[in-house]
Amino acid sequence: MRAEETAALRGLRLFEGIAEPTFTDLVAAGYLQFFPPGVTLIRASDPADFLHVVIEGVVELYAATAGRETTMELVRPVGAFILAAVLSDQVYLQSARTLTRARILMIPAERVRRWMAQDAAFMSAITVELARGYRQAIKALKNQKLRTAAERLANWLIIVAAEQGTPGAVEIDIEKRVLASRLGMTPENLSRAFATLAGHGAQTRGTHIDITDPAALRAFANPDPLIDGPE
Amino acid sequence: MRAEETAALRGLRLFEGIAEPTFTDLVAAGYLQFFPPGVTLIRASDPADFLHVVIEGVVELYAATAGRETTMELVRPVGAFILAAVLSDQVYLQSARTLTRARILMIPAERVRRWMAQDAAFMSAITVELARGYRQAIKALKNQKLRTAAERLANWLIIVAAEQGTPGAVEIDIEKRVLASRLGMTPENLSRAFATLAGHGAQTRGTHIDITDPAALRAFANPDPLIDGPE
DNA sequence: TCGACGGATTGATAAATGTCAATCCAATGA
DNA sequence: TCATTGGATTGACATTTATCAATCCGTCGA
Repeated sequence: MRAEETAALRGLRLFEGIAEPTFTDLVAAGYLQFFPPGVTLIRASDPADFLHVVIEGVVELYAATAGRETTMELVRPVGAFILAAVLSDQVYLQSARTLTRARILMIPAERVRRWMAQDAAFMSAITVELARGYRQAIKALKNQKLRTAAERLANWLIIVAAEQGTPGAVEIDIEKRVLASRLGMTPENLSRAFATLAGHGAQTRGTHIDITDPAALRAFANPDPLIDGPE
Repeated sequence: MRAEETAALRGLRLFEGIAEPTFTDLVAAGYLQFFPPGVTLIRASDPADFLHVVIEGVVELYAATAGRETTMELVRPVGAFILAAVLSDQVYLQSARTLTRARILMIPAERVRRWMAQDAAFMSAITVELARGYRQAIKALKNQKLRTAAERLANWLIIVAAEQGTPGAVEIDIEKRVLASRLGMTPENLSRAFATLAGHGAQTRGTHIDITDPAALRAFANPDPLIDGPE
């Protein structure tokens, strides 16, 4: 792994403040692998053998039941996923696949659990990360239960515009059908939601959205820090 | 607190295996209080000052935005709630109110954080509990995104029949409008969902449901351990 | 015993969302 | 350059869910 990537890894909340030997060993024990797009990394109901860290590319966490499927989360660098299953030595609740070419660091679950017991700072970092993930999931549930599809899209636009550092515009870098699934709707419905937002300050043209009237968009979206806040 | 209640508290996953002095001090530091029904215990966006433990009664966790409200979870004895906010010293994402007369043990957040840093077993128990809560939230999100209202009700019936130890029947001990909100629908829609299930092996009469044809109910519900499993 | 109250149910209707089918369109490779 | 391909969009329609109003019904207190 390149030095700059090791440094980026160090920046993970999960590795914040942990002892150098712990970090070094965890990384050394990990397998760093390239994957092409569309590869299934883990399958729901499999035992959690590895903690996965996305070094490069985009990974989709998804879930399915009774022939239906939905996107649960998109993980980008540098982000870890499926921590909870690894910790309690349980099966995965979600499946994961690469959306793009991706580089993934896979750390054996057993090694994570061992260091957790030995390095108090690591344990503490894990607790913080778990609490964050938990709260994120609660927010996602609120988002889904309390808002319509168009409102979810509007709030997503506001969040992503901020993340991308372009208050007046959003560039979509994933397929719209994946975005639709993440936002809990069908692709057709997403198209219509975009059309609805055209009347509320957001003009869509392909993968580019111009937020021409931020105030109108916010009025429609009703952003709520207890749902949309980054934390 | 009565001895049997202290014993019940000890049975909480959160206090499993922790040192006696830790447990004793946490309980001693806590305020044990009675509340009548309908009392708001905590409000979303307030700072998390206490870890709450339900000793007796039923507590509803709920969330609201833009004039809409939804029930997130029902907490029964002996159960702790809003652990994640307490740990990271953040605001609550959910509000809580008593549904019945209730007895609540409130442990100062600061005390929880202090013992967490000093008692490795406590920290470990917290991690396990957090992971459990996280996974529970993921399951709730899958339930909401992947199922229709009637399916959610059917699966809820199957779960609760097992919990109540009566495979052929379910007794509802909360208001139906609260149940409707928990399952992500309106009270009217819940009534109709019950009517639908009458054709799939579940006969409702007031607060009592007879599961006359378990196989038919399961066929309709499509229970999935990765959503409905107790874990 | 009788009202009164609040939640539950039912019916009618509207809004939101999903499904199916037919293009449209942009990226890709021959 | 052009044909192919897969995702995106649009229209028509079905299903699901919510809303509004009326009524039912069990509980509780006078």
